[in-house]
Amino acid sequence: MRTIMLIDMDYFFAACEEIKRPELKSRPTIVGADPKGGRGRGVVMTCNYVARKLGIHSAMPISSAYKIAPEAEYLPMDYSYYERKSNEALSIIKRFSGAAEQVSIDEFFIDVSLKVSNHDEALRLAEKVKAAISSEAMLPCSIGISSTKLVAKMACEKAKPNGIKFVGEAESKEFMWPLPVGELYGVGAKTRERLEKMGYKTIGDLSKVNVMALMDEFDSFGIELHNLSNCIDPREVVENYEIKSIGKEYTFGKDTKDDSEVIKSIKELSASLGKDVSAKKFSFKSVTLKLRYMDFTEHMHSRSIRPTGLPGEIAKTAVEIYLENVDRTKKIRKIGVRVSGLQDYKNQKLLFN
DNA sequence: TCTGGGGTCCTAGGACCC
DNA sequence: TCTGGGGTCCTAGGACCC
Repeated sequence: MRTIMLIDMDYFFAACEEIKRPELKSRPTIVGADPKGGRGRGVVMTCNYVARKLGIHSAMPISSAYKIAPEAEYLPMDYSYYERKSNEALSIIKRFSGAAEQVSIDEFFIDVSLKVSNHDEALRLAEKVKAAISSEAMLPCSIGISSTKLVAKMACEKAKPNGIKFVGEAESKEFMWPLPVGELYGVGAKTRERLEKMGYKTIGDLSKVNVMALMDEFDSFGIELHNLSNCIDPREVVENYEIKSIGKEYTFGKDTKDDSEVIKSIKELSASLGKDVSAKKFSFKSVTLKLRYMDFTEHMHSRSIRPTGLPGEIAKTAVEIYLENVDRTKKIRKIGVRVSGLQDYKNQKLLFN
């Protein structure tokens, strides 16, 4: 039988900050945008459980958090530190599994089918992994264990914080079916709304719907919904994941129509992106500019170019795209620059000519 | 009331090629 | 009156996840 674990770091960014300053553990600590005395525009990235007890949570506007807890510790993101801690956790995890699939900065799948053969062994292994991450990386985590990625993931949600949950293959449906459809991994706000309108409230309701009916409404995604709600998920844990694109985004302190201000920001984003791209030794063949206007409509414009590793090409292309596409009737709230079509250029010097 | 910054994957139409 | 078919790339948009 397959045994898959999902290891998910608890309140990761805030937990990282607590390593730097242990006294934060007893205080509400919020990582995210600068609240600027309640007028900040960003959101809460994550916060520790002291802050959560006050009602603060991820994705909440930072201004709302500030209203609840002006006295809380507000910290900016220290992304490179979080990356280092993430790598530390990953290497610890690999000692136990050989291979690991990194899903995001704070989540890792491992397939331990060959290491454990029953429930007790799986739990013991999970406890060892958890203890090692806690004592060596100083980070709390939760672990979900099951026979599929989907159920391991959902079990982990229920294990949080700082817990381990095992859901065997035989108990998967029993575990999943009472949960609201919105909790099914892959079902977001839009899909949940449509499903609820159709009268399906729980994952169990969804599992019993005829596939053809789901396909009528959702096309091929209907098959996916049918399979997932029935705990059918053959996806394997895969180790080598290739990065597909890298981007940077920036929200203006105040919406703007001023070309020179926007172009200046595009150049800054491009320069910072260029550094990342060079550091990772990537060439790219496509540049995408994203514009979010004051009314929250979002438009993306991309351009393919001759593959290059030259960081300067990013700003040049992005500014061209901007000038050709910007809608000058609306103020701009946010801009983003992204490069894709990435290729490792370590052995491709010609791209620089 | 206010709504970030990283990403991924999917779809769909049109261009283009054979 | 008739207007192939298949494959790939490009571009834009949308949904989703953390």
